Amino acid sequence: MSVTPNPKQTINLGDIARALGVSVATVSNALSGKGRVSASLVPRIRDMAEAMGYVPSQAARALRTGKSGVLGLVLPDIASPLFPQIAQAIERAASASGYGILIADSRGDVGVQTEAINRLIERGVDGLIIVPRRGTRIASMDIPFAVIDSPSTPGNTVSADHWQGGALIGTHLALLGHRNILLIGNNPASNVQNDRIGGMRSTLSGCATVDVLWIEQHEAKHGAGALLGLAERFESGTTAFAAVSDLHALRAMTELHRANIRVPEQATITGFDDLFWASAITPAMTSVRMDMPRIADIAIASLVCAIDGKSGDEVGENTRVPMSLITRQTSGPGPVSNTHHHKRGTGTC
Amino acid sequence: MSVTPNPKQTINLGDIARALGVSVATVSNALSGKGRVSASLVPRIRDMAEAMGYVPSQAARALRTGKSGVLGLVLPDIASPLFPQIAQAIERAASASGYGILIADSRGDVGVQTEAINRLIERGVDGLIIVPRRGTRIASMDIPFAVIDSPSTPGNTVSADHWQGGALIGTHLALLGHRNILLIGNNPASNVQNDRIGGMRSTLSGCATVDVLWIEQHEAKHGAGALLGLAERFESGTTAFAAVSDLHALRAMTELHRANIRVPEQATITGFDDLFWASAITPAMTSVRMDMPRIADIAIASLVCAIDGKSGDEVGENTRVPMSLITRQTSGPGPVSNTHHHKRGTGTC
DNA sequence: CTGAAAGCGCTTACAG
DNA sequence: CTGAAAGCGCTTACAG
Repeated sequence: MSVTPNPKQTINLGDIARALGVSVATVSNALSGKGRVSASLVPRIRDMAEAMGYVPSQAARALRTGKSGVLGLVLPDIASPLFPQIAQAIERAASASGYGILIADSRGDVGVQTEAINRLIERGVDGLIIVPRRGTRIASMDIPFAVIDSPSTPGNTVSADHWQGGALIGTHLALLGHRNILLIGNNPASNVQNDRIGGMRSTLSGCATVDVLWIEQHEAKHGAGALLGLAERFESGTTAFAAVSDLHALRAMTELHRANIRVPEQATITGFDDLFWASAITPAMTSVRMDMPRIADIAIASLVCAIDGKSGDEVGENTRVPMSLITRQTSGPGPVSNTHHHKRGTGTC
Repeated sequence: MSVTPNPKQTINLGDIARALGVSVATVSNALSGKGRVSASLVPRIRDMAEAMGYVPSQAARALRTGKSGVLGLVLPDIASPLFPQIAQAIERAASASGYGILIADSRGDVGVQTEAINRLIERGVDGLIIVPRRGTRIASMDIPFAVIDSPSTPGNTVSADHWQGGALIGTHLALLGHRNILLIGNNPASNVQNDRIGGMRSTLSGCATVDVLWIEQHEAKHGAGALLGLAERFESGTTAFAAVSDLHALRAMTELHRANIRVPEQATITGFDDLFWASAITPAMTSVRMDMPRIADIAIASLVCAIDGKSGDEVGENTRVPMSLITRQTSGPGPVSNTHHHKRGTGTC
């Protein structure tokens, strides 16, 4: 066996200090920009660090300062629609603030969610961003945390204004001249869905006949994957189908297609969230989009603020970020639509 | 100002040791299960730790052991299809092995990808899982890493067998009796797409007329979002449209619908990846699915192995994980299909 | 079986 | 402006 002196792999402040004949404190100060260091020394130290390929030890820094520079992100289900958008926006915002993101998937289970939060805390995150599983109330904890949820949920920090988003869709449909509309939701226990439905209703009431179909209830009766009876609805006069998610809008659209009802010529379909594939549909679907970058920025900003200032408390003050309409499909309800089209711009119907 | 003795928030090994009148070494040994500790002491120490709400400091442990217990995951684009599936599977596999996952989004940019890798290393990850941006060759680094990519890409660690997946689709279509098939890809520079196309071709050649449509090339000529001319293809005899992704399959399906061509009665459409919304389509689409849990397990296992054993090298040996067919749509090519249906089971056409 | 001690790499008062 | 020293909380040989 050769006795090649195994050179230490990672070099540290001491190595730089030794190479330059100064103290580690000076090197640390020069590199961090804190404390007084003679102007002539700073560049020499910086260059040497660079040349030696110095990589600061986060572990040591974290141990010393008590801050890890890492935030935890808890999601109910990374793989289901919308959450990837959230994760991406959060990662960017955190990255821009110098933080890393540790992810945890609660798999839609409250127990797993609690466990995930604990594991994240054990890993030393400085704060937590939590997108709670439906109906979960996050108990207070020892570290700062931000909750992204519906505005109707008590205790949230920031969220899209789902009600206002619903209102955008409602107005859109009213202006197109629709007077018989079916709203399609999945689960009436969801705050987000209720807000969206409520928003749509609010701008439609009085000017259109509105009915709501809850898919889970429908499937409980007719079996999973059963037809939603949309063709029948169409026959009895419904001209617009407004779903609380692009996912359900897609289901509605294909169901109408199967009944040979043309979209958007004969019936209009709208969704929510502008999911990735929404633009792959021909013609693309009108949807409403959350401003994820802004939501993420607000969540991260309030978290960073809490970390740097006081700590151990829930942060934020229920900020509502407006949603925006992505208009892609503007047909009205068939032959009648032309008449109604002229009503555009009246605001209310 | 009151002089309330600010009690230390986090309690450590020393606190437990003091409370029990033993040394920190003994507490450490008892809690970790290493070293010899009298049987009577172990439960007392454990209970005390529990009672005091002890949470070990990862930072200190990491500093001492040189291992952070965190792995970095680099993705080209968290929000686009398929990557959320990967992220979820990786998070689960890592979590099961006691590792946390720090995410980074390379935004499809090679520069950002390199920077992201460096940042992850600076944060002290023990290893890296990289899903490289198309065409990127990952240079060797100082820490263990696993690459998830197409088998055709040199230097990958584990991947789905896209060619074999393509063969599954090809066989499926051949058995359904299709004799005139259009394969739909997006970009011929993608190894994954080429593998899938190649696999489909391999089982179809000699028994069907096969053509390939590359969407990017088509759009370069006719503009983004242009119709793909599928109705014309149908008119000239094409009965099956096999896309390299559910996303393009969706586009194809809606385009056919707009031309009043019924799916699947008149034309069959297949996709790849069994994306989240694939089952929301009526009728649901036949697709082919990667075994993400297995891919993730293999990636994590080889990484953990490299971390515990030798280190600083690329790991793994190009494992190909088979894909599986999700059959949801079994119609053949119209009136002719009945004849061909009887050929089922012949294996080759 | 148990404990005293060293040391991981850093930052931060505190002297000089 | 610069350096010596303490200490963050843990683990790991090494004595006893």
